[in-house]
Amino acid sequence: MTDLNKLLTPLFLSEKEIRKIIELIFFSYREFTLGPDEILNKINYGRAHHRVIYFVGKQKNITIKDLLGILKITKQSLSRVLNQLVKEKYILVSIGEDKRTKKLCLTQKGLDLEAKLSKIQIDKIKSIINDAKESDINGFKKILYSMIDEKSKKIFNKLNE
Amino acid sequence: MTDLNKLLTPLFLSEKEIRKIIELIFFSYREFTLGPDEILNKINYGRAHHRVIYFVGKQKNITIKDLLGILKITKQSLSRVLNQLVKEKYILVSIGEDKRTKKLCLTQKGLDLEAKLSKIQIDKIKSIINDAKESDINGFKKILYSMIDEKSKKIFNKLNE
DNA sequence: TTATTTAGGTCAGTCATATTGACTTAATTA
DNA sequence: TAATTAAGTCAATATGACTGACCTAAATAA
Repeated sequence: MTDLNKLLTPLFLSEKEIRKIIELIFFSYREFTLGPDEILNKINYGRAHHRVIYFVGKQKNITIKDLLGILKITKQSLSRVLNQLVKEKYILVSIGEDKRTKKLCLTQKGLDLEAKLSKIQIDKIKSIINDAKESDINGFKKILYSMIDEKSKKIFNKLNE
Repeated sequence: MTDLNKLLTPLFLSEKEIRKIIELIFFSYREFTLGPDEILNKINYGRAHHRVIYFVGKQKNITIKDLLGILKITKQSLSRVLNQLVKEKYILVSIGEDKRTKKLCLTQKGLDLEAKLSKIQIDKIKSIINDAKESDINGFKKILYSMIDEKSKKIFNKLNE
């Protein structure tokens, strides 16, 4: 980058400032996932289990296919995690109207774990929101939304219709 | 939560809205790491290599100890990744003034890879910033900063003195 | 000067997440 | 009836991370 360009670049667009954002994303994501990870660890589960429980809780009677579409992992990867959750009765499986499909939903045990895990993250965000200006929260949400790809935007919008 | 509480809770503090934020964080982080991950995959490296290269690039002559403090992983975990990077000449190791310590720095090869990986993320953020209001960016940065723990805040501040 | 702490390294074993590839079954749809 | 779709399974592999035990060498404190 030439000196001229540097002069013409507003501070918030400089590479130095952008690298700060990269670091903040790294540190904040790690911190954000720490709480649930610790609880999951105690019951020999991992973050993948949280994701499955979260989205099954979010969209009751979701099919395997749709869940795979949200998580963007292979069915072999999902299989291991999901089978454990079904075996240990966090998730209940039933046959869909289209008999090729399966419908997943959380049992009471699953709902309890989901609530316990999500509570940590919800509380964290709540406390941040309490100390922040509403305009900052709105900026935060807008930027997050603009960071995601079109397909995920569609999935996100559908989940929150 | 009672109906009364619901009435008293501003929309942006409702659990429903907070869960949207949780989902946005999940989707955006995945999208954010996707580009570098693809490049790393081609040379049989992973995200851990990116982190090491990023922070060694950020703080020239960083010691193993300080790097471990930033990454918050065990030395056994770092060892595998770092040894690969040293063996394949992305990182150069030298002895510190305190002869127990080692100083790490990127070689030209390392600088090139760092630039290539970070460029994807920098460009992504740049394009978002270009389309967004400065106040939204500032809100985004403020909230990210408030999400991280005290220790990471200190590390972040030190990295950007 | 000796004892302790610190920085770094290493060996071994384990677990969780995720992948590719190949193949199967059953149900739906063209 | 043929093709597609949803789901499942077996096997092999890679990556990222952990615990625990143990070691060396240098710096520092008692």
